[in-house]
Amino acid sequence: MQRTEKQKVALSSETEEKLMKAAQNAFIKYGLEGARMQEIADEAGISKSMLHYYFAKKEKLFELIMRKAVLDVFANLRKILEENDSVMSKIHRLSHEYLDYLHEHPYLPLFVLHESHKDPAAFKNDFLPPAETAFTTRFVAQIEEEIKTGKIRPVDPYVLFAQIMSVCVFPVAAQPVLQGIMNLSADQYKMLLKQTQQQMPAFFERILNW
Amino acid sequence: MQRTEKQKVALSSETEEKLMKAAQNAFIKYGLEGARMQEIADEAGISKSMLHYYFAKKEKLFELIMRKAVLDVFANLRKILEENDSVMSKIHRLSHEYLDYLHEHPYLPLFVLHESHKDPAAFKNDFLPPAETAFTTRFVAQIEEEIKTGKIRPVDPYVLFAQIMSVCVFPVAAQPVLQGIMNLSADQYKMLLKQTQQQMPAFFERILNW
DNA sequence: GTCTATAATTTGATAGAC
DNA sequence: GTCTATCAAATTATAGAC
Repeated sequence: MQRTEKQKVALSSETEEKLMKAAQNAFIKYGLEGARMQEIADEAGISKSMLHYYFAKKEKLFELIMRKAVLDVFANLRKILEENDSVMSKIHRLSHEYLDYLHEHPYLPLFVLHESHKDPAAFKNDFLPPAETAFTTRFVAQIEEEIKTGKIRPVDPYVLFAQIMSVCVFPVAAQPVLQGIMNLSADQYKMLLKQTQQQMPAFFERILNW
Repeated sequence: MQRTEKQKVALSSETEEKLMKAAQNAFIKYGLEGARMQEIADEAGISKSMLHYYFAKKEKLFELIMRKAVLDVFANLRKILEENDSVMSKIHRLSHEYLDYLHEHPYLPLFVLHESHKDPAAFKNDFLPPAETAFTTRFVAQIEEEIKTGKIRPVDPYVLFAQIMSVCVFPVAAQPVLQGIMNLSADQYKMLLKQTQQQMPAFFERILNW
């Protein structure tokens, strides 16, 4: 009666990759409601019915994409913040590795943020389990520790973390608007992002160094 | 044959206000496709058909809301950046006035950003006319001027502007996610925003002062 | 101007042949 | 497994009485 749920049917890894890519593109650009199953199917080179064959519901597919997006965004961040480095070293690594990653996936952060606004509590519950986000608490603790030992100047550690995130994510996520109001070409904006990447550590050094 | 388009029919200003508020809430939270006309009508206390009586198409209503949102977000920014003040004075005023405004309308920036991602070129064309955004170019020029005269340290003016925007907007816009990953309560996050507001000028003073 | 009832359309989901 | 054709549901849009 209650058959075992077999969410994922076997499908060639090539097709799966194309499908996930197509779904990600559609959902990231248009959101859950704005994305069209037909478009996803077309872009993946399969029929619409195949989509329903593999993923019973649009919502399930969306959930999968969102989970992957959240995981990706935070896995890259976590990797750096959990290293055995000083705060300033981590900021340096963020400016290189994390920003490189974000530049390759510029739409991911906004996608996550947009969805989180619909129902923040539910979002946290579904996609931000405490175990996955504990690394931030540890990083904040590290900041407090370095302040206590006088390694860096005293600042509110939460504020510092929020500012690091802001300076990393916002220039990438807000590209269309920032580029628009600054009247820059796509190439000029790309250069601005490179500049931001280079200057970021120096900025935080000035804030944190005595 | 071609009757004059009378986009807006007379309607009591009280009803209009409730309607705009309802539409704004719905669109901001769920986006163009996610928002439901029924919900907007309900929240405004009118029937769904009245919505179509006043605004022929959902898209028209959305356009109105978006135009208002963009105007609001930039009018507040522009007001400060066009004053006859020094760069640092403007940063101080941003931290007070602009952040106060953003704290009262935390969802506006992300709404604008989300929509801009669907079709950046069209978005710029429809909602970011050069005349409305020229103030940023003037601000960038002012930064260059103050660098030339040695009033502030040399930095890339575009990068500086992007960073100012980042630090202002992102902590507000990303609240659900940042609050989630930092494991803070709503009240705790509100305090963090207040702290950010206070520390922001000092942050940029350290970057810009010799 | 405002409503209820209904049409039209869009789009997600399924049936059934191959 | 994959497709075409079709259904069902949701939602925008309109007609017509009052």
